[in-house]
Amino acid sequence: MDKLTEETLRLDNQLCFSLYATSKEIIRRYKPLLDKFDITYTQYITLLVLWEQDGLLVKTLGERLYLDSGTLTPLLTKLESKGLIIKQKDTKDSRETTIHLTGKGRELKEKIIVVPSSMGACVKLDAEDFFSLQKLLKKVRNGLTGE
Amino acid sequence: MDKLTEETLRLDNQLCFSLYATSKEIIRRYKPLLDKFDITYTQYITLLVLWEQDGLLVKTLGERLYLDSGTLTPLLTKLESKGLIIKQKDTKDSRETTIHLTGKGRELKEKIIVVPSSMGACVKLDAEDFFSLQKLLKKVRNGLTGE
DNA sequence: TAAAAATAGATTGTATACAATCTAATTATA
DNA sequence: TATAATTAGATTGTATACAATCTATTTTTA
Repeated sequence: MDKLTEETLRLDNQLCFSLYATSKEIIRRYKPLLDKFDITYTQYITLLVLWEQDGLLVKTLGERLYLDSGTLTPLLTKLESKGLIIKQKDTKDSRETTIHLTGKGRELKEKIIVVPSSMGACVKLDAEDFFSLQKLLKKVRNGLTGE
Repeated sequence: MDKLTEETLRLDNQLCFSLYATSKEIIRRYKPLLDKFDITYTQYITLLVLWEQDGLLVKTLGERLYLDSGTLTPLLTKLESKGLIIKQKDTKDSRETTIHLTGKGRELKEKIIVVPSSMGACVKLDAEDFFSLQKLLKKVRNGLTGE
């Protein structure tokens, strides 16, 4: 097997693996912080979207979060059972379901501000690197082809 | 709620979410490629490690892949049932298990070279951006604190 | 060296992820 | 307008992830 092939297949040269590993390691750091609020990481990012704009459709949440109904349906059921959101069948188009924050869900926003701050301290990047990284990641997502 | 807090909690400002979303979207692009070889993404990266160095302990694989035994044990069982690897209890220290590629597992390496090539074409980054991104991701992982 | 501590990997339980399929409802079109 | 095509969300099945716990074994240390 030639050198180039060997090099191409090296784990450390796989961009995807770097992303995958880094993402998982950061999410692991979130866990103890989020545990205090009794929510998981995926539940947290779902709430982030709703705190920006309440009353979204499941479909819209899915587009924002890159998640499908197979993931969102049980997750939203859990958030509802925690009393943080309410699912409401739309009256105009009864296929649609609108997600609304409850009072408790809105209150959580005020308390949870410590989470992104603590995580910022955990990820040791200066502002310049932070923005370069964000920009490169967006470039990757926008450039993705296939499907 | 003040402007800064709103801004801090915006999903698009969360580095972790960028990583999480980008990683998932790329892995999704891998699926149809890997389907042809009847392996999943996690099985693929496990094999990448073994193709670099055969005969590793489960523990070492876990360190390389950032995965624990709860994930690796069933995954390795699956790779074994596909006939790609063999699990071997170490004779010196019987707590340890060594993972060996089979002939079939080694042969797969020759065929699978099309996968990283296709993925490279899918991710539209020039060499400079590619290396900057890799460098920044490594910086993040090395800088992570907590635990 | 006997008991305590540590270690490797397996097991259990909970929570994603996502493709594929299903159901009910809405739109498009012949 | 009746039927086909599309759509939103739920369901099903498979495969991760990972914390917590368990078991068997090895190492430390009192």
